[in-house]
Amino acid sequence: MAAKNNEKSAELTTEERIKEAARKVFHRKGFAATRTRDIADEAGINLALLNYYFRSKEKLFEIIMLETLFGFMQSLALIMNDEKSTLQTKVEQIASGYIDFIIENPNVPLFMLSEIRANSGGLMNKLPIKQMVSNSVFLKQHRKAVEEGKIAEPHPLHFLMNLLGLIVFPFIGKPLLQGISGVSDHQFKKLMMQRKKYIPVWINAMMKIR
Amino acid sequence: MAAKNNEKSAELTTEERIKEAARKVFHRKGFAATRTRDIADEAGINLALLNYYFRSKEKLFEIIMLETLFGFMQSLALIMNDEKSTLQTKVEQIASGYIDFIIENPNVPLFMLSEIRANSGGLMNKLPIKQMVSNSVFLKQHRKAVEEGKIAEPHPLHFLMNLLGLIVFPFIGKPLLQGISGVSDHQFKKLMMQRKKYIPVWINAMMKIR
DNA sequence: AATAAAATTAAACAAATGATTAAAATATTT
DNA sequence: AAATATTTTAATCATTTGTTTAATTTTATT
Repeated sequence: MAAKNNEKSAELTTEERIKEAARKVFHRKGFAATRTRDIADEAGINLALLNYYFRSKEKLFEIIMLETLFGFMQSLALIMNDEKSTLQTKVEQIASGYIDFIIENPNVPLFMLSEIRANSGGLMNKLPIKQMVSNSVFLKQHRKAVEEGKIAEPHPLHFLMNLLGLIVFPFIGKPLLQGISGVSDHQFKKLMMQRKKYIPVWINAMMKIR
Repeated sequence: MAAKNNEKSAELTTEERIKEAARKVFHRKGFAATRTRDIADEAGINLALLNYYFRSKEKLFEIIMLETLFGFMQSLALIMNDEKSTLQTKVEQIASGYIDFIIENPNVPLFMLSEIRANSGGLMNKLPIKQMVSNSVFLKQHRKAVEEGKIAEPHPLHFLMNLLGLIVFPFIGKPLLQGISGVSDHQFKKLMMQRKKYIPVWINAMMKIR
């Protein structure tokens, strides 16, 4: 009966506390390695309350997964559909915004990618992601830049893979990269902050945006 | 002690069959989601034989994990320590070699990165990876290129993160990227083959190698 | 062929784990 | 205050899962 975050959790309902705990544990360990007892302990509630409020581990997971995926894609969509900003500015905003976001939520990228693979597409179809991107201002601007000869490689997926790869991979590969290089957590974060400015420059240079 | 080894090189011993099955299932589902019964079924053997030959799920996993990690790093090390090839050539060989490897072993990258995170460094210290890279010809050549002003960004970790990110991320993010773009498996592979040639060019452009 | 050793199998065990139940505590309504 | 509804708890259930055991079959040795 040890109460954990009394200040923080005093404001939350039991249902919300379970959800926050579930988000934390699922993000860190993934679905398969997470025990319902881990979530109950993290939330400081009786195990039975998890099923009382959410019926099952699966149902609770699906809520967390959809919210995580939606949050991740929505912030991308908001930037991508700004009519006023240039393609160049969008790249800057995506790099800066996602690096900040991942520093705050370091487990989200690997969690998302692992669980999407495990559910192999079943989850992807619950959100209208394809339309969201295929109708985006970002894509129109990319297409126009290609037509005007400002971008060398025509396929927009290369553009997106390069941008997301440069942003996300260092975080996903952090333990490996630290094992290779021996940089500290502090040094690593410093390098990531550098990349907020570097990545748009790099993308410019490699995709030949003029 | 004469007669046991009837040369049946096409066939595998029971022990080898279990290891191959374990590799397959662990790579696809990860440690936590893998059931020992999955491995036994995949290998077509009785469940008890798994413990007869390998003592426990953990021991078997550790063997697979170390072999996977070692194989992945060794192919990198071989290229990186070639005294004769230029930095440029090394980038080409790494991009081409790893893209081919991952096309053949599509589950290995996410498996490695997930399990390294789960074991948080415990596994990384079992292999002398740091020395392997820090003493590499690759790093010496990178340092020299920076001194001669041929590479703009001095930190070699940025170079490595960019190179690996451009190579590996598209595979790790494949389900997400396909969900976004709707490209088929065949189209996706075609794009990956393109990247074998593109990535060295991109790296040149972004890192300003001259 | 007889015997010993090794490999394989079916069955079962013990711990872990997701879920449920019935009672107790708390809050809300009458 | 009494009655009712809601929330929480302790205990337990049923299944899954890693592992072991004891018996059986196959292989190797004498």
